Amino acid sequence: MQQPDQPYSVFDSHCPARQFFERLADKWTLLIIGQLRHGPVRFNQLRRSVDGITQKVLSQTLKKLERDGLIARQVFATVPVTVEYSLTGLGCTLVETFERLAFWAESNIEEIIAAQKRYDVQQA
Amino acid sequence: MQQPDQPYSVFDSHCPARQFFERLADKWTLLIIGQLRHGPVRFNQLRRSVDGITQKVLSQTLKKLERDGLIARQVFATVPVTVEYSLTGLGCTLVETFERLAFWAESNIEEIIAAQKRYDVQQA
DNA sequence: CAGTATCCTCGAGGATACTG
DNA sequence: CAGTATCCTCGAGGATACTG
Repeated sequence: MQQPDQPYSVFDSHCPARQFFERLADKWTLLIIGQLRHGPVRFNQLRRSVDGITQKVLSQTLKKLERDGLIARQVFATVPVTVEYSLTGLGCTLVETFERLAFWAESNIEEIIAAQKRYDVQQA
Repeated sequence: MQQPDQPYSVFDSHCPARQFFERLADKWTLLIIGQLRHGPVRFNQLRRSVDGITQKVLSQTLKKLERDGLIARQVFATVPVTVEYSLTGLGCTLVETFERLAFWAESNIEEIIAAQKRYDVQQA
C-alpha cells in the first residue's frame, strides 16, 4: 500500500485535486465565494460588489461554481425575475480559507510594497 | 475617520491588496510557496516537483516572489553554479494558508466530482 | 545548473448589443 | 433583473534553442 490516505496531490498536474486547485486559484472564484459568506446575494448585487467583473465572466464563474456544488442558484418568479445565489454546505467550508487569504493580503500588503521598493532600488 | 483599521479590501479593484490577491490566486504562486515549506530548494528541483511548470514561467514567478519579499535567493559559487530558494519570514506566514487550500482541495475533490456528475446528468 | 532569448499559440475575459 | 450572443484583444505562458 502506498499513501492510502492521500492519493491526491495538488503538485501533480494529472491529479483532479490539482485541476480544482487551479480553479480555486483563478481571478474571481474566491472573491465570489467571499461575497456570499454572509448569505444569499442577487446577480446584479454580486456584479456591483465584485469590483471589475463583467456580466459574462460573472455568469460563467457562477455556472462553474454551481456545477462544482459550491453554490446554489434559486430563481424567484417575481417580475422581473430575481435570482439568488448562496453557498452550499460544501461552499461554506471554503469560506474560512477565503477569509484567511483575504486577511493575509490586507494585513501584509504594506510590507510587500516596501519589499518591492527595496528590490527595485537594488536593481536600478 | 472611516475604517481606520481596514483601509484595504480585496473586493476593490483599485486596492493594492486586491492586486496582490490576484497574484496569489495565480496558477503557480501558491504551488511554489508550498514546495518551499520544508526548506530551501534548488531551481531544477522546483521545476521537477511543480509538475507542468516550464523554465521560463518558473523563473518569472520566482523573480516576482523575490520582489514581493516572500522568498530569498541564494547563489553558491559551485561549478556549475547552484541557486537555492527559500521562504522569508513573510513567506512562511503564507504557508499555512497554502496548506489549508491544498488540504481542502485534496479532501473535497471527490465530493466536487460527484456534484459535477449530478449537474451534468441534470443538464442532459 | 540555472537560467535567458525568441517566437508563437490560444483561450480567458473585456466591450457592446440584445432579450425573456 | 438576469442573463445570452458576438466579436475581438492581448498577454500569460508553452516550445525550443541557446549560454555563463
